[in-house]
Amino acid sequence: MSVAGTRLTKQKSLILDLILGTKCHPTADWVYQEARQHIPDISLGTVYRNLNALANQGLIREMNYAGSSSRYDGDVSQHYHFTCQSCGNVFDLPLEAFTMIDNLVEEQEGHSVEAHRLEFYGTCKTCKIEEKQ
Amino acid sequence: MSVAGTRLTKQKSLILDLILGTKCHPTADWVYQEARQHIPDISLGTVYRNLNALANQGLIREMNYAGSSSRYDGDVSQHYHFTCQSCGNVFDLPLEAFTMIDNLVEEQEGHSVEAHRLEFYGTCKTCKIEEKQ
DNA sequence: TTAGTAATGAGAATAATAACTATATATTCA
DNA sequence: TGAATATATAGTTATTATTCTCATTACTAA
Ligand SMILES: [Mn+2]
Ligand SMILES: [Mn+2]
Ligand SMILES: [Zn+2]
Ligand SMILES: [Zn+2]
Repeated sequence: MSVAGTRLTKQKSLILDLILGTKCHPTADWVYQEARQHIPDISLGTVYRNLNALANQGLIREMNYAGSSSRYDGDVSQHYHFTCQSCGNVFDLPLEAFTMIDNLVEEQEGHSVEAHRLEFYGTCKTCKIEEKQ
Repeated sequence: MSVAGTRLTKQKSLILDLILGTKCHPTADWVYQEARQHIPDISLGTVYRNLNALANQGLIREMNYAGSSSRYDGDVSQHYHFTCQSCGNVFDLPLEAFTMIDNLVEEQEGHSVEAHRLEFYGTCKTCKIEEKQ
């Protein structure tokens, strides 16, 4: 599985497997720490380079945030996320796409909407229970 | 207008006036360049310190983005934004708050939603016209 | 007027990510 | 097969927005 002009190296293949094998929406550094256990001298630059390449190929998805590290997601199907401000975990949300809000903006303002970014913040189910104790 | 333990310096007051006097959602550097024309030796650190202070006081709003500078908004009322990927301008959207989607996440997932972030990207009205020529 | 407090300007520090570079693999095809 | 060529790598340095540090200055209120 390789696009013309690109090679599927053991590093890239490992990085892809790590992303596909977790549901934790990991950061580049998480991927780096895991990858080192299989390829001890892999470099952080290689991790970033391949995460970008994989995202450009559409095999993974990058979620970036101001002030903190990007997270990567092996599930490239459309879905939204909830970030817990207490534990920091990112959870998938099984909501369908709100495409109607794009149309609303196009109709009301006349701009041409290509995408929207929607994410939720708060306290997750688990942290809510812990707070009560 | 000063909160106990804080002083309204000429720097802070100027920065607030600059933010309130524009609709362009400026960056810290834009504020810095404008401010220097009134207080030539104002420092960029002072601009950042005051922008943060004003945002904490709720007098302005900070909008941050991964990979590019934060923008500041003197309009602290609830409203969404559209960013043009062609000219880079940020436009206000007169949409009412989508509070129902917070409830949807709470009901479906059991997390406690404190806020959501929703922004739109695409090509603005003006850039669309220029593209056609 | 003076002691105490808060803010400033200048510059250094930070942190995530990208760019650079010499070396090492992979792929192509003679 | 084995050069010749193309791509990726490890290790390192650079970038960029923002924050931090600290000596100095400006308020504030007794
Ligand atoms: Mn996900
Ligand atoms: Mn606005
Ligand atoms: Zn949590
Ligand atoms: Zn535009």
